[in-house]
Amino acid sequence: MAEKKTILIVDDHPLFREGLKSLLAKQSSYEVAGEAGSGEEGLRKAKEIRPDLVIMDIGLPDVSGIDITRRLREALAESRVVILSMHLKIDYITKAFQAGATGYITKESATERLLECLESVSKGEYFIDPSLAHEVVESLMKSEGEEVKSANSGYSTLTRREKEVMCLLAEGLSTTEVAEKLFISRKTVENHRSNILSKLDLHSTVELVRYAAKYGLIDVTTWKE
Amino acid sequence: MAEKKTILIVDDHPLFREGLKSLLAKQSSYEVAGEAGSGEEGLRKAKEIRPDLVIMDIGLPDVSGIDITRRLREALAESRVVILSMHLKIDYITKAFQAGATGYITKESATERLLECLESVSKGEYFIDPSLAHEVVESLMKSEGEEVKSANSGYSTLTRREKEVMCLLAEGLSTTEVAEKLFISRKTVENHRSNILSKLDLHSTVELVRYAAKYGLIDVTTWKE
DNA sequence: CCGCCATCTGGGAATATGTCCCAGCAGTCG
DNA sequence: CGACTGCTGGGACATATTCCCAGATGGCGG
Repeated sequence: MAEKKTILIVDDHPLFREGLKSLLAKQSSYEVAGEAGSGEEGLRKAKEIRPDLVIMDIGLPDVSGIDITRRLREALAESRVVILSMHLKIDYITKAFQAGATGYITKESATERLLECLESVSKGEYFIDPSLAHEVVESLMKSEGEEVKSANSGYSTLTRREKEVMCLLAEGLSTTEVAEKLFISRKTVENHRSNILSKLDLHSTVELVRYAAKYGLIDVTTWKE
Repeated sequence: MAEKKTILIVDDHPLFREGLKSLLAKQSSYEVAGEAGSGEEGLRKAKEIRPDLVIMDIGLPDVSGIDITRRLREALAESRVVILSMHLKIDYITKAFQAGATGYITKESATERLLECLESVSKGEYFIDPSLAHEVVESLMKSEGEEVKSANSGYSTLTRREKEVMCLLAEGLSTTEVAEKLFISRKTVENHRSNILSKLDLHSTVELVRYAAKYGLIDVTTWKE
């Protein structure tokens, strides 16, 4: 990698740009090829110098860095964008990636984190600041399970064996198949099943499956066959 | 931080456990307090030694590390679980966190990554391996971007009546209840049901529900009662 | 130690559901 | 008109489910 990666910095705080420049100057593999204090200016300069990487603030004075990112990616597919933000909200993170960003880190991050991010993004890999893990995890969990509070749910009142039976039933196994798998009688499985339905106030195996799906015991999206 | 954090390692490969142990032995702030080669054994030892951290393999011989994580978290809320997995699939990641994991890293990760993860998790922060960023980002984008569905699925080959019956069945109604609701014979509903199963290559009402959930015919997350 | 209780295990009998095959009827299309 | 599809039902048989019952185990408090 003899060639230095060219970088465009888009941020409305001159001091911050200066800091970033001096910081990146110490790195042999990057070169700050330009800077801009607003979104429109950033877009113009990007088209002009066609940088490898764009470090984009999200809170620009004129337009959102997310919009600029979108327009920039449409115009220059080869320039990758790293969003540098103070916002921890998952909405911003999601929108940034939807707009075409390849990296997202916070301004609170250490220098190593930024360099790590730039490196990943240079290779075309997505990068999310680990300090955002909390928000990301919450969003991930919400996107599928819509909360897994086994505390209140009657699921926790099930015995170990009952949970076992319930999972297998929810997987689509019949009572007979569950019996064979657990080396017990079909009747026993049916009794467990009845107890489960009773404890969870359900009234059919179908409702059991829905319950299981709701509480994330099974993953309907990966189900195949 | 005078006290060392105690760690329990759950993985079915003895060699891997050894490697991890010697690796962690070099760290002053962690102490491997126990290890287990299976899920049930892991659960037992966890209850016994009550570790601060549990490093959990996801591919255990007896049961899924995710199930063990769920049960472990129910029993010992103060033990935090780090999932160590070869699986990059977002489903595993999501399910792991839903089950109560606090960290998720891959076996390909560097040592520093593991230590970084343990540190974060010790503080109660979520940690996701940055190498999983690609999967996470895709999931984030999908979660809001509103999926494009069906189209290819055999669902479109169903007749109007069959779709109607299928939805009601997926809602949890029995064949008899569907019959009453549609003012037709139970036998007719059963015939529709058979045709549906046949057309979609399913083999039970449970599979039908999962199919319906997968293709968004029903919304398991909003299901009530 | 003993009894109580929850859990896991199974059975029997009556009922409900599901499977497989069949068939009539209405509408549609060539 | 024939052929086809969709909706409707029945009969015979197999399977599943329900409701009650009961023995075996293991833990826990008196």
